[in-house]
Amino acid sequence: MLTKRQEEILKLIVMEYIKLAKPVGSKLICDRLNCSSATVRNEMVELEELGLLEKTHTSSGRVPSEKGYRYYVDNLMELKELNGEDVFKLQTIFNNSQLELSDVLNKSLELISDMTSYTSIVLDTKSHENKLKEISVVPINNDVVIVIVVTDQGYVEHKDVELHGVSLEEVKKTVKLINELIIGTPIDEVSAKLEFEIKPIIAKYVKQHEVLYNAFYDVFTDISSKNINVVGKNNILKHQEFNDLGKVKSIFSKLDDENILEKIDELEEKNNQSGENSKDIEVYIGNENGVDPDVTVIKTNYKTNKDEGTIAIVGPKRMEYSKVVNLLDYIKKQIER
Amino acid sequence: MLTKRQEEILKLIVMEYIKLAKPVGSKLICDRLNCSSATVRNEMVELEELGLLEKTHTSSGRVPSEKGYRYYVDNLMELKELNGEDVFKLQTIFNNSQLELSDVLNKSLELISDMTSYTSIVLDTKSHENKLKEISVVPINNDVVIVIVVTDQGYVEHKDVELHGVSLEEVKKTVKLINELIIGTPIDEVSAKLEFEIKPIIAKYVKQHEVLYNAFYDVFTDISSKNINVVGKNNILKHQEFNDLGKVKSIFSKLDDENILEKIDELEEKNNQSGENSKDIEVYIGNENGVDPDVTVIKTNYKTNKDEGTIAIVGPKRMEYSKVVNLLDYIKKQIER
DNA sequence: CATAGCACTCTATTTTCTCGATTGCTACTT
DNA sequence: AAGTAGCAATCGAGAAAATAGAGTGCTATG
Repeated sequence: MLTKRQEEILKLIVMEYIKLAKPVGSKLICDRLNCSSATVRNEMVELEELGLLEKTHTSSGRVPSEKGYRYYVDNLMELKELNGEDVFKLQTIFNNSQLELSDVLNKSLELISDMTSYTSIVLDTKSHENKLKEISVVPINNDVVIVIVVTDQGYVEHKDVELHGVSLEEVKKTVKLINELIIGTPIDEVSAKLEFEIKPIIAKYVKQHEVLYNAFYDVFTDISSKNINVVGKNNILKHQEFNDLGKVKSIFSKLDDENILEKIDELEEKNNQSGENSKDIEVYIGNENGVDPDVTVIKTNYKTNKDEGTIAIVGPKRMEYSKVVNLLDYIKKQIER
Repeated sequence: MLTKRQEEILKLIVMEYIKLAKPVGSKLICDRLNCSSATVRNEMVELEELGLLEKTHTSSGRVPSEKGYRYYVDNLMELKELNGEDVFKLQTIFNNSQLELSDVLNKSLELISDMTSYTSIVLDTKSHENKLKEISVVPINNDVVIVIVVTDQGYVEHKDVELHGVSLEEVKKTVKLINELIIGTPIDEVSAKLEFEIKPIIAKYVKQHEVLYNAFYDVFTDISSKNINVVGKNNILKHQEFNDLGKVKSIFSKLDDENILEKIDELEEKNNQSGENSKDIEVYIGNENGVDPDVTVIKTNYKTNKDEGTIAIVGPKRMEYSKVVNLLDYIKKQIER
């Protein structure tokens, strides 16, 4: 258990290091607290023994360890009010009813990347609440038709289908069948239903049913697929912990790798501190996230009728935790409204 | 006018520098030609006086100047056959009839970025050949309908429209009117036609015509809008001329700036050499492109019934000119097929 | 328990030194 | 005149040495 003063010192060191990115010496701390540098140094030694602080070398100031950041996030961090200007900018996006949800997400995360200098990630999936509303077909020429699928939540997906000799009549017949049989089916059940209920039927009525079946199958797969977007990648370059080209390359390649992004999506907080700060915003510091030991990932899930997914912010471990948590919380609430 | 030998030397220096990125000394050249280093040095002095070569400092080998690269590209460069493996990979993309043109473009440029380690850019616009084929409306609930527009070349665009009290009946009436009056109109004339022919008419028949008019106007604007995609940005990091973080930042920000990409689109070759290499592939070296004095932009335009646009490759001035020109030429031909 | 003082450690930066590559020039050869 | 060999001069890149400064740990003292 830490004493009040030790917590105070740890907090100051973390905040100072976040601000200036330089190891924090005892002098700076003792200016703020009312005690001498020697006293602070003694406390520092203890915090270091507890594994909360580290030294970069024998005689330099202290830097928070991963455990130190964790302690700060769980116990010491204060969530300040959001900057009014920032809220205003975000609000204008959320109030713009012209935009689709995915645009709102992208735009607001662009803004957040700007405001924070970190990188944002959205993983968006059409919610299971989406049910098939309507399927229609527009013939383009003798060989090609376009299949358009609409869900009851307003998603539209379309695909060119080459007929390869199937007559337009047969296509229309198939569409009519599908419309009759699976309208109202939740999108994540469509594939199965198509396979086991529709396929046998159209096989009877339609000659070249394979071609058509595949085409429709593709459209439905597309509509329930995930959508990944990474915003503000260049911000990586702004942080001095990444001022090494090798490091930058490595992080960039990770941010481009869909597997890693899936991994972020699947991260789950083990040590679920149910402190006052726990607003379903999860923080993964360094090795806690499987992405890169030098970054922190802060993420949250959202869910509406139309979509569900994850938004995450990636930055250096020396991150403005409080600001990011606040922003994510704000966005989550706005989206879910 | 350069002598045969001077051309030979210039060509060797350019090729060697492209390969190794180190200033080329006289020794290396005289190994390949049958003459002494002193002779080569004398020639080098002359090439330098002509502005085709430069020195990085008083006593280092030579580096091609911008003018030197230009001379190489215009007069000396040999276009070798494309690597069979590369062609094969590209071909599998072009042969995949499942893909839409924009996907084909993106995928093939991804491949090219991989193969070359440069950055690719596509600027794609729906061709003026697109004519309106069909407009339909799907009601989602009492307040929202989705407007779907299809062109005769198979483009689909859609948009949510909030009704704000307009009755579904009126929407349908409007759609019917539009369908009757402007089907077959080229997309770039739709806006005007909507304004001057449709608006007056629906104003008579429909009460809240402003809302509807704006909604349709938006959809049509979207369908004729440009589409920019930058692929393989990270490749910038691979080239040692950009191993400086400041430089990287600067180039990244330029590649993110739509204005600059438009500028690339609008670049036009002044000194249109109609040499044998002129295949409508344009090369802009350093200051010739308005983007960045340290890069070269190689670009070409394409045009099909469905789309038209520009593809460009951006890399260091020390670029594999021959390879890139060949690849662009190949892609252009494939697309236009 | 807190503090002042001091020798010590280590980094970061600057300065100096050395090595090697390459040049330009001059004098010589063909 | 064109080509070549030889040589001093130049400069950069990298290693080694020198310096300054910030911060520590420890000890003795209030």
